[in-house]
Formats: sequence, C-alpha cells, structure tokens
Amino acid sequence: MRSRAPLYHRQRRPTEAETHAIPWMALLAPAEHERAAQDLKIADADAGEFVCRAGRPATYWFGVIDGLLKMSSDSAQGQTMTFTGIPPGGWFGEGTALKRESYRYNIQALRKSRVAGLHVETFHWLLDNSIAFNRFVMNQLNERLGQFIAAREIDRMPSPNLRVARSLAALFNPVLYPGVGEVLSITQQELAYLVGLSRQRVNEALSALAAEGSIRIEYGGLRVLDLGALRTQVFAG
DNA sequence: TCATTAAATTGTT
DNA sequence: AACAATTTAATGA
Repeated sequence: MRSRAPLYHRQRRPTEAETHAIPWMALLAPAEHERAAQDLKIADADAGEFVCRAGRPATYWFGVIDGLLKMSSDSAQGQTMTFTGIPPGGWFGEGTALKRESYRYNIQALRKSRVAGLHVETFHWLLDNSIAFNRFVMNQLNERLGQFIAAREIDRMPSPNLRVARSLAALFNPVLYPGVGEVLSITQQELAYLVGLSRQRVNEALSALAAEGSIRIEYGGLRVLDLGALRTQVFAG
C-alpha cells in the first residue's frame, strides 16, 4: 500500500461523459452551465478513503459519478454509526453548504469511486441565479427527508428480509440516485455493511427477494424488477 | 484472440 | 468464520 496525496490534491477536470452524468447540469441555462462546468472537479477515491470528514469546514458540494460511498458519524464513545449508502447520481452536503458550516458526517468510499465536487461559492451562486437549480435542491432535500424517516422505520423492523428490501428500495431511489438505473453495483458484503446484518443473512434475504420476483441477483450487483414491492410489500422472514 | 491464472464475489455449512 | 463454487479480471503467448 503506497501512500497517496489527499483526495483534494488529486482533482482533475471532468470529461464530457462525467459532466453528462451530473443530473442537475442539464437543468441550467447556458451561462449558469458554463460557470458550473468551469468549477467542477473530479477525483478518484480509493476504497476506504474519506471524501470528507465531520468537523472540517465545508468547501465542496459533492456528487457520486461512479462507485459507492458511505455516510457515517462517530459517537463520543468511538462507535461508528452508518446512516446511508450513496450510489451514483447522488449529491450530498447541501445542508452544510447552505449554512456554510462544517461537515457533520464522514463520507467514505466503500469501493473505488469517482466523486465530483462543486465549490460552495459556486453552489451559492447557482442558488442566487438559477430557479431550476433551487428547485433541484429543494426536491433533493424533500426526498432525503422522506428517506431518513423511512430509515427510522427500517431500524425498528424485526424482519431482516424487510430491512434488506427497504434499504435496497432507498438505494434504488431514482430521484436521489438517478445514476443507478436498473442495476445497482453493490456486493452482498457492502450491502450487509450498510444494512447492519451479516453477509450470510443478506444473502438469504436477497435469495428470498429474488424468489419473490422483486430483484434479480447478479455478480457484483442487483437488478431491480419491482421497486414498488421493495418499498411496500410485506415478506415473511 | 485464446488459454491460463489470479482475484473477487457468491453460495453454503 | 470457514470453505467450495462461480464469475470476472489480468496476464501473456
């Protein structure tokens, strides 16, 4: 393992394909699009590497181009609590960016990931100049509120199968994570880590969901067949 | 391009 | 936690 320069020292310009993978760029008027594109940066994060740490001043609004990130928090006792995974297309940190505060969570790459960053000043400039961008951010905040409320329910569910189903439904959210599509690239080990179950138990739950017809298990990923079922249906187990 | 090998992931106990 | 089976990625002729 050779040591590398910090993530923010390894940034580069986005390619055209990467810019295209950013959901809110298409909403901008030409002048806004140009300014945003000038500021956008891309960095490749290795597995386990931190994208941002709680307590550091917020300088960027982040998005996932490719890979899988984890949002977590460290308690005073040193325990790590995982809140959610962030798959491709997801943008996060707008709360702290809005208030110009410090990051409240740790964001860590679960696997090798490509991360986009927009400077906080540009984020504010877009808020001041683009109604479409404001609508995107508002929609984003609203959708995430729904996710966190759902996450509380998930935590109280006694059935592992249900917890896996609902957690998967959250990761397949097309509003928050438009880059995911039909197939979510996630290993059963990674999902187990996010949901807080053993890999064996997740494997069993996924098999049940596959037999039920709401997903299909693929090597290194999962294909959603019935998102509604993942969200609402009640399974045994 | 194909065959072989290593690595990663999944399925099972 | 350990192990076998399966799938993909890497290597080299």
